[in-house]
Amino acid sequence: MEGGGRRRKRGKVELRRIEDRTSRQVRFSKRRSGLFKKAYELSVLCDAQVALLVFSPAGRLYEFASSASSIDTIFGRYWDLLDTTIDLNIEARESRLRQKEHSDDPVPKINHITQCVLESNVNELNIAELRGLEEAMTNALTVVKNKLMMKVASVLSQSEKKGKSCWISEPRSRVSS
Amino acid sequence: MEGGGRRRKRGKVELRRIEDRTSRQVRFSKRRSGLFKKAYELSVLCDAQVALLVFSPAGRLYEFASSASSIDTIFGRYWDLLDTTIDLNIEARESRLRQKEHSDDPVPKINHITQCVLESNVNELNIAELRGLEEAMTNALTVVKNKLMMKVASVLSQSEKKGKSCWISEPRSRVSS
DNA sequence: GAGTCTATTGTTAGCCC
DNA sequence: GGGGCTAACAATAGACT
Repeated sequence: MEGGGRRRKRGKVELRRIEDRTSRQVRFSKRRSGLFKKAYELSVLCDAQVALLVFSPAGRLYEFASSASSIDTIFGRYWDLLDTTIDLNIEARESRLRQKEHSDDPVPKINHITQCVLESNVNELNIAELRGLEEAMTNALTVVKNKLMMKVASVLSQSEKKGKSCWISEPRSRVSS
Repeated sequence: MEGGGRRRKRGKVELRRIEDRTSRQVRFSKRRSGLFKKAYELSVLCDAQVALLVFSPAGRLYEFASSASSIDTIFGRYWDLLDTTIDLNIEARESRLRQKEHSDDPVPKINHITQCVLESNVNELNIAELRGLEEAMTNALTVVKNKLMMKVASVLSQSEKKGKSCWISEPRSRVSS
């Protein structure tokens, strides 16, 4: 098995942090591509929705989302799943929402509209009213998506003129704290 | 190569959706564990922060976050990175957010939400705000759809006299949409 | 579904450029 | 930092339990 190294010896990988900085960087780069490839294959072969976020030790961000989805969409689904689960345990829901609002987690602020829906009288609407609301919100969402696309396209064309790296290109990098 | 099939032939994996349902399920289970293992190894070996969300076609959620982090934490960092990057392209984001928050009714009526969106200054929102709005509305819409489903299910079960109740428990699972 | 087995394909560590 | 190479390892398809 591992008695005689022939030409290049390669011990089994120990699962612990690689100490050498350069070596760690190289491993990160190679294994990262491997991981993203696996994620892609899983999403295609098995028709799964996959979201993958990786921050390198240096703070660079690498991301993947299965086709036809975005990181935000998939996380939104995750988030909603959490809230729905909690929603059924009514006791803890209110305090948890309040706790979220008061922490400096950036997501709740953005989710203000969601919370409005959660906290409003959705529970008291009947089926016909819910259907109407669903349709209205779908239409409104379409409007927002269109505006977003136009805005992004606009910013992208501006960025190209300035020769500036745009926020959609990968990897987005920043040294965070 | 692949000239002589000896006992078990195994063609190279084609990167396309597996049609057979059972086979796809088995693949999903195996590859999912492989993917999560890879993610874990990357986080340990290279000291990277990794967040991984997978929804199976059936709607079951599988998640991974590198140790000492949570999905929410890592996504929060991602979101913050987006905002920070976009911040470079805007000037008055904070004041606009404040303005939006204050203009919102504390107890909004349901129709008020969509009306606000349609009548508000969508044209003047920047990309960060639009993305946030898009996500919030998507989440809100999901909530409404879920309520609708539950309502319908409730009505159906009442008429059929069937006693099923528990949506919760176990690997958080739910068929969404 | 999940686990075992094994032939086979796929990934990657160590070097080199 | 990225790419290419090759041998050593690891993951896994298919069949079976």
